[in-house]
Amino acid sequence: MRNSIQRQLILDAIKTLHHSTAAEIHEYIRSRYPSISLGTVYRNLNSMVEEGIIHRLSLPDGPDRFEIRLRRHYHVVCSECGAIVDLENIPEETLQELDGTVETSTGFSVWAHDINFSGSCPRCKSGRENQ
Amino acid sequence: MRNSIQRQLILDAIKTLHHSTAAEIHEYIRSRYPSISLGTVYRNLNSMVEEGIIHRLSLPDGPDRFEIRLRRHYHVVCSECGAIVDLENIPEETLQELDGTVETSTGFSVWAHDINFSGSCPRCKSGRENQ
DNA sequence: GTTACTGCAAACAATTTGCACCATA
DNA sequence: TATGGTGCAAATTGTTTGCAGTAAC
Repeated sequence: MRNSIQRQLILDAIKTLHHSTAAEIHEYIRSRYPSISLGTVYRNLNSMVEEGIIHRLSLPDGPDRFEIRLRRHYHVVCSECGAIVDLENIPEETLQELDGTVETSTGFSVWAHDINFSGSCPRCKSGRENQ
Repeated sequence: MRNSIQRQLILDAIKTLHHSTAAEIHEYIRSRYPSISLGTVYRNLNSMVEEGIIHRLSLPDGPDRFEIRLRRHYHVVCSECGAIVDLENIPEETLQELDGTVETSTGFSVWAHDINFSGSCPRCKSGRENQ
């Protein structure tokens, strides 16, 4: 695994642009390094996901999004403006309750789960009130 | 909204083939009604989702899957064999705890959430033991 | 008889891949 | 200098759409 210029630029872009798509990352880097190709962006994203450096965010609509993998967290998406907010403070016991229920009721061993919330962000809600 | 033959066949197929993709539904119907087109399957699936009759299951990999909308439930996917199992018995209080945490910590109004578990199903686990 | 729905094919969007060349270790 | 990474373009996959014809109401 080599540390190419492209790989560094991609990692930088992910840190700067939160929850960004491959196309957004590509476009962002192209302003400073025009020769980078979209295929290279995808290849690097896939290997970084496999290495566990970044996290792939698959939301029901639209392309996958990528973010630096810090500690485990979840996301709320505003269904009006598309804003994505990180959730870091869901109680550990609630999460274990979820996995536990699944394991005892199905016999599965649960390795992971993914939770996505959707709703209206404060800004969109107050925007509606002022009309 | 008209009740075409195609629409009825698609609804039948969804009931028979659990968690099926548009392509699977199309293939299934084609054996009895060869002229049905994939475009028609997609159009009907989209309108049925909008009407709330069926539910779209967007899993991180592969095409969307569809199922009859009974009561609210979630899914576990076996990451070895791909089996999908329905989860109907997650405690209501755990689910409200989740939404509540998100609302108080972000100011969002949460309208919906989606939870997907992944792990190993009993069959795949016991298969490993016997080797 | 309207007009919503169909089949078909082309278009589109997101992502992957084959290949010749390049650059990192 | 060996070989993993790159750029490019073509291929794949999943889904949508324009249009002329068909069928449900």
